[in-house]
Amino acid sequence: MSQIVPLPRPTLLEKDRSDRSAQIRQAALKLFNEKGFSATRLEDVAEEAGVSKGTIYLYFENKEDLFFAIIRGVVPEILDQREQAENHTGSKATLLKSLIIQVGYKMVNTEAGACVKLIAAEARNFPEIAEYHDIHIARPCMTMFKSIIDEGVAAKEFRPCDSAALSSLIILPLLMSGIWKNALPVMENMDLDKIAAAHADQFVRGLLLSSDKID
Amino acid sequence: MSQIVPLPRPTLLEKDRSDRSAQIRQAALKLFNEKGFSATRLEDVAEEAGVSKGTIYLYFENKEDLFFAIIRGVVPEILDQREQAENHTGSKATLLKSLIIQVGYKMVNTEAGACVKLIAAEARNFPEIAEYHDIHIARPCMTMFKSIIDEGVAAKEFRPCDSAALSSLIILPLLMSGIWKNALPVMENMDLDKIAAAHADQFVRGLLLSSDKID
DNA sequence: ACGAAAAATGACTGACTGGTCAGTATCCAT
DNA sequence: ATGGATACTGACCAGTCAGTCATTTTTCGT
Repeated sequence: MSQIVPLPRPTLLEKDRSDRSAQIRQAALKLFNEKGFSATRLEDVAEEAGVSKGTIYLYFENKEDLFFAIIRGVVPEILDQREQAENHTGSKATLLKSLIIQVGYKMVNTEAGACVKLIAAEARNFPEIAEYHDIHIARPCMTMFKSIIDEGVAAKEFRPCDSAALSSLIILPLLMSGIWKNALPVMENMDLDKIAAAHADQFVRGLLLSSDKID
Repeated sequence: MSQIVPLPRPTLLEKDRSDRSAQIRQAALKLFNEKGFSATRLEDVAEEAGVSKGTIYLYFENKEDLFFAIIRGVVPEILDQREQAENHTGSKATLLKSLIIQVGYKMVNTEAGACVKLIAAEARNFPEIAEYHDIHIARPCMTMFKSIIDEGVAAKEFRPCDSAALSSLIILPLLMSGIWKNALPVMENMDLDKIAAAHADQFVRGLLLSSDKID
């Protein structure tokens, strides 16, 4: 006799509940990335997250607050190679290549790319986002790369150069890869990691002193 | 007697029409760029253009059609250096530097940057835009740079390389400059033309055969 | 100077959606 | 077991906006 089994879902429920916030943020990021912030209906976010619309408002003030929470949640992930950079002992060229490939990987294979796309699209609507990006993402990242270049120049490993401009030039193509990946379905096929690797190689070539170069 | 004259189409009328259309497209691009496609009210576009909302519908089917018209209107501007590339006779390095600086200039100082930002933001909502971008913007541009690199390699001016990846790497930072310029008010101050110049220099350095390099 | 056609207007409508909240379900300490 | 506390729900409301169209204004050939 198959009785009515007493619904075995306690642990699952518990787990579900514990990360409602993350669940909602993840669903929202997915849809914001697909449709854009403004065109995304909170009801769709709720459905994607498997909750009801009202629940969203238990965890976030409003749509805008949810957006900010998403951005804030991704920053640590973007910036977590800084200490690695500080502890590195080998040549600056090796360090640079390694960091470029890592950042490139994150832009293309994690939520980071979607976030960059959203920041670019919405920064003008939400100055708070623009400021947050400037202070917590752009400047630290730029500073990290600029220091490495400056140290490489000081060590006569790199040619003298405009390290500020060049540190921008390290990041710009990586950011754009991340945006493109999330913007154009065509890009799914394209091997963006290969582009990051080519970037690392090509960029360091342009930076090394001629005498050191080996083709 | 006056027969049915085949309407000699008053030229002034034609001009007015095209003026209105351009007027509306320009206003719309400004607001789409500031607020995003979805968050922009057509009534605000009308006000910005100095017409009434109904007038927009005399020149465009609907909001989406207006968006497409904007994109189509900017493409010729983006691509107009192709013939220049074909007619060039000097070294490929010179040509490449010149083109990078020109494209960079356009991305930062014309509507091109705003269009790229919009394409990136909306391509997923409007596959037609994604396809148009792919066929009329991305591929031609990539092809142009790839040919130059390939020819430079064939002429033993450049090192052997993955010319497909590198041609992407030429454009990506330029596109990102254009987006950033239009996304972040902070960027107004930053000298993005200088970055394009640094890019031209740095990129060609990475491409030249070691033996040719002069620091 | 006239009047018909073209161009432009803006009030209106119907569909949509961010946000609310009264009510329901679930949990857990006792 | 109980019931107060906590989590969740979804119908509803109030505001918004793309798109329409009857009406007014402008244009221009005669």
